Amino acid sequence: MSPQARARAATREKLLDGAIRTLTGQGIAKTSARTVAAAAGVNQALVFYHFGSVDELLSEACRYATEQRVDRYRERLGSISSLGELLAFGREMHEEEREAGHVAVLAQLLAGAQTQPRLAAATAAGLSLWVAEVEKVLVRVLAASPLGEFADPVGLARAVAASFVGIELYEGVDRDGAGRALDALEQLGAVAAALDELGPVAQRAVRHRLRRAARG
Amino acid sequence: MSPQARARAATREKLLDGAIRTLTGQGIAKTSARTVAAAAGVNQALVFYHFGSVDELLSEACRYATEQRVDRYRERLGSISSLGELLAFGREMHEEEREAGHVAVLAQLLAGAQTQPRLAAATAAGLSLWVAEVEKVLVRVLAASPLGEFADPVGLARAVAASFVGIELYEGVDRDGAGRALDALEQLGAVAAALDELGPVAQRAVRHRLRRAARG
DNA sequence: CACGTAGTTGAGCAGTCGCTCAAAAACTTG
DNA sequence: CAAGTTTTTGAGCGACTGCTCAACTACGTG
Repeated sequence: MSPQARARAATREKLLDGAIRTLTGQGIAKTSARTVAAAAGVNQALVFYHFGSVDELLSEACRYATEQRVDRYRERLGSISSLGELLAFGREMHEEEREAGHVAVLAQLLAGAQTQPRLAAATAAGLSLWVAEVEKVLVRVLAASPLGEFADPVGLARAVAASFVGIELYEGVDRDGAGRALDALEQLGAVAAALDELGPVAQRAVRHRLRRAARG
Repeated sequence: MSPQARARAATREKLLDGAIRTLTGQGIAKTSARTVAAAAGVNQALVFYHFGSVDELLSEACRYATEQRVDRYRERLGSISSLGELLAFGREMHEEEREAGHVAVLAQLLAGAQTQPRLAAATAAGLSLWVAEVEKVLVRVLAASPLGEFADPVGLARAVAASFVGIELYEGVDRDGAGRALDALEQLGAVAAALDELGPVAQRAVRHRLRRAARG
């Protein structure tokens, strides 16, 4: 790679990192070409030279940050084998990312996307990376659970991802409340996990009751 | 009430309604003194005359809108007697409010509150009105469920409220996905409701398994 | 080394923001 | 009706926004 191409890539990366740091540190409202450029230590005009527009930069930053995170956690997601573990994983990741704030990028962009259609597509794409991973886990987990045949992994994956982002945003206005919410979900996860480990007789009873409910 | 006082109250209300309409229609990013005043049909300087600042207006609009909604749905919340009904209620309310958009106000403010500390307090207060109602329902519902002794109504209420707002925001970037998420949650609610109606023997087995899980 | 291009810069334009203010208008009170 | 108060208005200030552009530097290629 030539020095020129290397410099180009370096500048782009500086801007992407600057965008993520600004987004998580100052919020979407204070994320502008000038603030991002300042965080990146470069001139603001480079935002437009390299990315064309602020929205485009944020879109790429969204993909950049999300792909990084999903890659980082993919193995751990792969080893999850119950609903309880999934919810416990959510709590762990949330705390690991607290100071890095990489997950909060999605929350900020989701907030901003409500008004800027250009951001909406990128945010949906970023979120769908997580949804896809969660969906894989749910398909596997639900197949092994007595509750499995009555739940829709596709919809649940979206619900889990959206809820997680909602709690992330909630943390911004009530940190204690968000902590208790995560605690409660983890606890609920343990309950669900326990159901999977019922003895065969109780399992049959549960399945039977659920089928009756499903029929109306 | 004198004509002067009546006019004062009318103008304030126009501004509050204008704020809510702008918030739900244009989003927090395009909600300014000028846009709100235009929606209200009055001069922008009145925002500062009557409320002192834009943030203060939005804070009062948040309380105004949320109190209205909570009052409206309180009876229906009071008649909920299972987790399934609670989740079904969430879906119903979501659809009833779709065009009115009064619930989306909270989502927009939660998004904005990530950066403006002044808004954070008001948003947390608005959200806590919902949390309190959900908590009452959960206390009642969980007391009658075999899962009850293993779940924390306080934390769960916060998780439910925050998740609901998250799904509301998710709808802004992926309407179909949000719909499937709500469907899946409703379905899951039906499963939880069915567990409450297990026969006494299965109930004892479930409780026994949960207690063992709770001990470690 | 010389020429062309890619990368970078600071200045600047048009627009919006929150907010202020003096003056006009509407109402209350004597 | 006149004087005083409250409400409303349009203009305007300084700060910020996305974005453009001519000038400048640094590199790639003959």
